[in-house]
Amino acid sequence: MSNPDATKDRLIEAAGREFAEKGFEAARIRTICERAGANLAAVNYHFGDKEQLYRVVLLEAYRRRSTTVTPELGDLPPAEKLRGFIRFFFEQVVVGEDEGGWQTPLIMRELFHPTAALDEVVGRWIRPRFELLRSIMREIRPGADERRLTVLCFSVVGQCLMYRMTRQVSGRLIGPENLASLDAEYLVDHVATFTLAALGLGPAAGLDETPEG
Amino acid sequence: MSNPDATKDRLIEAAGREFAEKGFEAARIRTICERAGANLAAVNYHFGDKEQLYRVVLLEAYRRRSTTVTPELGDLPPAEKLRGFIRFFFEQVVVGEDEGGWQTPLIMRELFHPTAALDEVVGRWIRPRFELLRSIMREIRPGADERRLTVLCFSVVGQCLMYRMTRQVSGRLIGPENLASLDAEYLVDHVATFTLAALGLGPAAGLDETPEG
DNA sequence: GAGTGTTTCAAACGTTCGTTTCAATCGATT
DNA sequence: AATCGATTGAAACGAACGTTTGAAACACTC
Repeated sequence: MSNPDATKDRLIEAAGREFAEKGFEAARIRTICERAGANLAAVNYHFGDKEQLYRVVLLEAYRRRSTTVTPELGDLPPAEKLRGFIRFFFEQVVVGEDEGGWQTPLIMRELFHPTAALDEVVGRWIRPRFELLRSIMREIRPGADERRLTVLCFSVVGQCLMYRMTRQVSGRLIGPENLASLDAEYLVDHVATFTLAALGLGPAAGLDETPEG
Repeated sequence: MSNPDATKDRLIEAAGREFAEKGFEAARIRTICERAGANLAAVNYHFGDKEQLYRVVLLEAYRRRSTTVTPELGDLPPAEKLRGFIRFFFEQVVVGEDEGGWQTPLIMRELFHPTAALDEVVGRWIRPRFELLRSIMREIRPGADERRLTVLCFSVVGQCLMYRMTRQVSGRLIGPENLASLDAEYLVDHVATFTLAALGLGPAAGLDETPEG
């Protein structure tokens, strides 16, 4: 039945690379089938048309990059929950490595130039995580209205996504070696410190005092 | 000679909108000529082909948006400089409605799906502004090393770019009407408050206390 | 107002794309 | 070995695209 080397799977793999590289419009079905070692008609036979193939590939990208929908945060104090979420978000979205290397680029492309498939992506993958963050934020700021909660969450997510979306620009801006020196541990700690300080739950950011000093 | 309503100018205007909306591949010359009120052959007559038209449009976008490289910050206190930069950044990059409204979206598109032109873009468009932010941040945190300064700046820029990069996702996430309610004034104030609080230069963010209360 | 270079126009060209077709082939079941 | 649904293959289809064409319309000079 589901041979791992089946044409369908090879098509998804090849399509993922092609869509991630060129986007939906510029991607060529002929290229995809060639790379998958399949016939030109294979896409239409297995998926119907180009758009449905894209939808399957996009959801597959999210499936592979999102094994856990929500992190285990238990009943930690709110500040630690927030720190845990930031670590989770970085691991899953920002620095997580994908098999084949096309899932994250594809997802990022979709977020910035959405297609019709975006609604399902938002509903299945983004909203649950955003609601988790919002609930943590509500715990920290019980008095804030919904609008304030939203922008507080956006400030957290924006800081994190920065390192995904502007990677090419950042490399040219500060030099590739300096960008590479910003490892996940350092970034998670910075974003968490920055955010907790902004919320009045920790010391000011950027003072670089060693805790042991 | 150079009638401001000349076909060539109207083509650049229409092409800017089309390229900004759909990108190079998905943009249609027929749509561009239609919007410009020009004949289908006009693009080839005035620019040669689609790619040369794109180059001209992209350079025109930079030319128009490069009038003000840096905001007037004078010798305000550092916290006010930072607030001024955030306002400037929002006006120029995030909500900046340039004539026709296509220059910034087109540039953003180029930034996240870079071509060979990215190096020049970084040098002329991004680096001067980033260095300004870094100098402000250095004034606030004289003791911080370069790496810390970088991520502090990234936290500011990330919060701002959030509202440009993920606009479509945000609309689906919180509803278009809620997204529309986040006007520039509100966002500038939020990001500035959040950032200054993170740096220990202001009250904690999200408390929503009226300053007069 | 004839002459000349520039710009616009409707129509079509050649290509490429996604998609379809239908016969050939495979694989399991009897 | 025969059967039959599932899959693959070579070829072609229709549509849409960027581009070209050649004549008409225009603007300007003398």
